[in-house]
Amino acid sequence: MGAKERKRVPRAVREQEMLDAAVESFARHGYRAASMDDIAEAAGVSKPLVYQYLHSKEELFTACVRRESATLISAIREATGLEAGQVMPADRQLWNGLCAFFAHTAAHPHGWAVLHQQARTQGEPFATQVAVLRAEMVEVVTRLIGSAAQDAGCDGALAAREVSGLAHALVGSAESMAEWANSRQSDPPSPKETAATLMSLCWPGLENLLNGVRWKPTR
Amino acid sequence: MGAKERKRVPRAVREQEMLDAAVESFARHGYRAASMDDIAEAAGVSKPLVYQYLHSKEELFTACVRRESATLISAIREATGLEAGQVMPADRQLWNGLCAFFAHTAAHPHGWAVLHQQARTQGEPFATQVAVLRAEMVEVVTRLIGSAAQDAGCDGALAAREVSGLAHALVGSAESMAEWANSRQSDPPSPKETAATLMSLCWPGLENLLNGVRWKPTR
Amino acid sequence: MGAKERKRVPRAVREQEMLDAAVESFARHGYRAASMDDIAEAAGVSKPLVYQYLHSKEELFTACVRRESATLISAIREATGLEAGQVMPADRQLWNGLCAFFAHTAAHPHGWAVLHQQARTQGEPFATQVAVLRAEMVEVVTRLIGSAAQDAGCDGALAAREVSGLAHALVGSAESMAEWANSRQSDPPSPKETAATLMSLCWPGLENLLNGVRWKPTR
Amino acid sequence: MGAKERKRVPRAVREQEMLDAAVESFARHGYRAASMDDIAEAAGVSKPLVYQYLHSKEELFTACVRRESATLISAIREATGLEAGQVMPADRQLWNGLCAFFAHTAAHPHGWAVLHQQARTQGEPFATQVAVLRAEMVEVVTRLIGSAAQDAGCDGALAAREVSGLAHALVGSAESMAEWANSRQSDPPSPKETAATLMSLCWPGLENLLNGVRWKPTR
DNA sequence: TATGAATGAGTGTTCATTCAT
DNA sequence: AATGAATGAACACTCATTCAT
Repeated sequence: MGAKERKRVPRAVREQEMLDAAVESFARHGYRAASMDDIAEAAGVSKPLVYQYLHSKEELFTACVRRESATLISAIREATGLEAGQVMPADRQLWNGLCAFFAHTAAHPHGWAVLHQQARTQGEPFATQVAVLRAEMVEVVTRLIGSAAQDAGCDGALAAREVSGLAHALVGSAESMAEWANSRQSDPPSPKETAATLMSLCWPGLENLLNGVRWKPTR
Repeated sequence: MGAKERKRVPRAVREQEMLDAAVESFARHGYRAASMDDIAEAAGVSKPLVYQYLHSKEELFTACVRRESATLISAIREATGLEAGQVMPADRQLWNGLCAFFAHTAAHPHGWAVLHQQARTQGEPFATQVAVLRAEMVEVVTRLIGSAAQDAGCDGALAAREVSGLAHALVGSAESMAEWANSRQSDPPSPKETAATLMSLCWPGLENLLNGVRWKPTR
Repeated sequence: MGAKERKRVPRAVREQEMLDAAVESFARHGYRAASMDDIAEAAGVSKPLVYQYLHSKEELFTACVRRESATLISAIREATGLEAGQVMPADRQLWNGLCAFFAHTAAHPHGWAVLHQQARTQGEPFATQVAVLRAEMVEVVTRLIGSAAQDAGCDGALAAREVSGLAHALVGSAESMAEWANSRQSDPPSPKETAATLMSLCWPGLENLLNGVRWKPTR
Repeated sequence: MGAKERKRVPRAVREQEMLDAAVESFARHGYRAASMDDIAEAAGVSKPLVYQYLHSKEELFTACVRRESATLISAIREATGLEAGQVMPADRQLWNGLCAFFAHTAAHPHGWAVLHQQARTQGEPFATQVAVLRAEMVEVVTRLIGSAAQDAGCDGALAAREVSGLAHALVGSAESMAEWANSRQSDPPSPKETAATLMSLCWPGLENLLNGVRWKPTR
């Protein structure tokens, strides 16, 4: 009687439902403020069941981070052709990566909020997890800079530390734009527009640097 | 015996000591995880005294954010010459602002962490406070782009929305580099190095855009 | 080992046990001085369970007041025949009501103390709740005076405000006697004795008033 | 400079000011909820000064109760001629006492609230203090009934316990009417009206009882 | 006479987590 | 597979009270 009781559902499915509810709750209220009660209720199950499957709040959050990280990074990898070993000019590669990134963060705002706003700021052990994601994104960019350097025939013009700094700058600007784009309720820019603006801003400087041209304070 | 008992100290001084302790605690553990007990102990006073002066956890955090925001933004304003109404070429202005920014965030890492990692992610009413700070930084950049456009004799080449996007990208990349610089325990880049890398990355693209030159996906 | 651990018990039962403990604690120590810790311990459960079921100290107290009010007023209503619509001479009705009242307050001294000593004096919102109870008792008395007036064929001899005053005087004297009776540890008067004394004191004056006879200061 | 600082004031005066503030605060918020901070502020002095003069919250409250009790009971004593040893018919004496009582409680509502609503309900040691006041009022009434009995030439018609019950009923009805009168914001009855209503209600029954006439349940 | 500075002890409330079914 | 019943530990906040001046 009543449509209240959900049917018995296989574990794998229930787990995903729980993760969906948790991601939304963590995004909305933050890691600490989100309560297991709320998450369980949002998932339409009882709290003990959440514990049976995900064991603890920490593990639950970890699972969220892992899932969201994986889908994001694989979207980027696929777009940049790293998965398939395709060959592409570096700017094309960066452009594709950025488009994929902005498209994904726009499509999954809660997941992105969990990664960017929550996990990074909750101290260990979560910061490390996101650091891994970030490292992968930075690595993509780093590799990209490397192959661009080869194309330009000017390997070694940049110190490793400077490359690291550049990669963080690029990733940071992308993150910032993603948040900006998501927060514009009305008239939000399309992923491609956003990517184009960022390419226009950064690609010339990047090419310059690869050719040894750098900005200097005038006198 | 022992240095346990602090002398009676005027209120204004004690308040600053409390804010120091609170900023560090919030930076280390996050807003929710930092406990008033810990903060009071770190400040060397009893909890009721903290409440007598700062009234609540929320107001305490707000006071931290306000203080750290104020010192940061005034450092930037001073460096960019906005306070004194000086005239400077746009790139020089940007360069000075970035140097001040990286110097300040390096000198006050906890304060920066509170602003960038904590306040932004704790929802209302704190997000709004940091949004104000960010808006001021974005405004500085926006104004700067405007004056650069005038210098280049090409006003109006950029839509307002694109300028907004660019400003967010620039601010985001700076924030990201500040965090990266702070997190490099060994061999940390100097504020000037960091600023130089970022200028090299972004200035060429900015100049291009002001001249109507933008990156386009090849074919 | 030991009878410490109580069995798992259905919610409805536990709630009543909690209310029992709370009523006693509130009666003994007063609303403010009674602590949730004590109440939980007296109920043989942990504090969180009390909160799970009753939500807050205020709601817990409210629930106590509601329960005690309900049992008292229904005892009176039943005795005066208001429930069943019986017809009775007014003095008989008053007599029955008083007997029920004194019997109930003697049987539930803690409940009575919560209503009479605590709820009334703790300001809003509790005062209102007891005001409702009192209003019901006053209304019973008022109706009773009205029907007595009809019996005496002298409707309208008393102003509404004076009836209100009389009702409060009657209710107040009953309340006072209930407390007096409860506080006599040794040789306590039976409910019927108490009721008889009060009837002897008040009924003649009431009859006089209905016939327009009132006391006047001599000369 | 500024009219902020109150002049140095003799101790006796300051103490009365403190008691005034305390009585009002206790009446408004209740014993527990009234805070020493509020009371000190309302009295226009610092908290340590309150402690210097009144020693503790408990002693402060005790002093309030004592002062309010004393003024009330002496008003009654004076009115009933007990102080001066005057001779008066019993009904006249009761009438005078009631008038004095209702006049006093109407003139000092906060003091009456402290006695009737707060002190009685805060458990020991305050309940005892008010019990003393009540005992004095009951004693006045008891003596009055005794002298009325002599007048009527029918000593010993009433058992001591019944007299005690009657006295509590009378006192209770007076208390209840005082509260009722004080709580009627608009169109409040004058003390004399209130007293007249109560006399009309109770005196006939009292006379009857002294003559051995009592109410009996019919059949 | 009078006070700003400071605290120990306690209160109501919440939450992640487990047990028995 | 799933849950109602139950708790230990912590947290924000308040208050009566004292000390140093």
